[in-house]
Amino acid sequence: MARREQLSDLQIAILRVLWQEDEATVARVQEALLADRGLAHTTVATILTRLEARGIVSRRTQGRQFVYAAEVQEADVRRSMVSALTERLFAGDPAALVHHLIDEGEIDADELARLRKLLAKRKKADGGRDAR
Amino acid sequence: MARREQLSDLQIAILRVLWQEDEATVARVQEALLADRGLAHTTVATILTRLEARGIVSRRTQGRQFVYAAEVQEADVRRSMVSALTERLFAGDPAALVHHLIDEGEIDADELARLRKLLAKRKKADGGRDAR
DNA sequence: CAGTATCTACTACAGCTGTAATACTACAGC
DNA sequence: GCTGTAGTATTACAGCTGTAGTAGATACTG
Repeated sequence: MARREQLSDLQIAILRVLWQEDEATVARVQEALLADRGLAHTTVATILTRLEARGIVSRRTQGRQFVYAAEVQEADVRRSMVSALTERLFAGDPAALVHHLIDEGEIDADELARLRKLLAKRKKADGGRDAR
Repeated sequence: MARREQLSDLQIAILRVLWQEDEATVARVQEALLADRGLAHTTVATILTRLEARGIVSRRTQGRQFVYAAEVQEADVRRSMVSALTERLFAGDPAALVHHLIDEGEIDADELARLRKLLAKRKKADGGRDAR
C-alpha cells in the first residue's frame, strides 16, 4: 500500500482523467490528454493495461471496449507521494516542507492566514473523533 | 535546469552525503549509507559516475581515488522536486499542498503559528529586495 | 620483487516507463 | 456474407535505475 502508489507523471495524468470523469474509455482518456500530450491510442491503452495489472485502476467491459475507473483515490495518491517526498527531501518533517515553500516565496501571508483559519475550523468540526 | 534535477531516492541519498560532508570518496559514501542500504562499493561508484556524467556532481582526483562533490545545492533540488510534485498533484498550487498537509493532520496549529512567525520575520528582513 | 589490497572502468542484466506498430477480433453497413 | 473500422492483445524497443561482477591498474607490505 506504499510503493503501489508511487506513480509517474503520465500515470497521474491518466488517473486525473479517471478521477474527473469517474469512468472513461481509452478513447476518452486519450482525447482528454490530447492537448498536453499527443499520445497514440495504443499508448494510452498500454498504460491503462499496466495500471490495471497493478490494481491501480479497474476495468469493466462495455460492448467491445473497456471502461476504466480509478481504484485509488486522489487523496491516497497525494498522501503517499507527498509523504515519500517529505521523507526523501525533508527528513520526514512536513513542517520543513512548508518552511521551504515559505522560503521560496510560494506561500504568502494571506494564504497562510487562510490556511490557519481552515485548520481552526477543522479542529472544531472534528471534535476529537478521528476524521476520515 | 529542470529535468536535470528530478532525482531518485538513491540518488538523493547519495547527494545527501555529499551535502553533509562537502566532499566524499566512494568508500566514504558507501560507508555512510551502509546502515540504511547495504550497497556494494561498485554500486555506489556506478551511481556516482552516472551523476557525474549528468553534471549533478563533480569529481577531482586524489591519488588513485575520486573525491566527489555535489554540483547542485540541496535547495535547488528541493525547489525543482517540490514544484514538480505540486504541478502534478496540486495543479501547480502550493497552497493546495499545504492544505493537504493540514487535512492529513501532518501540520498542527503550533507548527503553523511558528511558520507564520517565520514568514513575518522574513518579510521584515527582506525589505523589498529579492532575497536569494 | 611478489602477493595482496584498493580503486576505477567496463559490462551485464532485469525491471519500469514511454512510446507505438502490428496483429487479431468483432461489429456495422452494404 | 464481405469489408472497413474500432478496439484490444501482443510484441518491441530504447532509456533510466538499481545492482553488482569482473577486469585491469596501482599501491602497500613483506
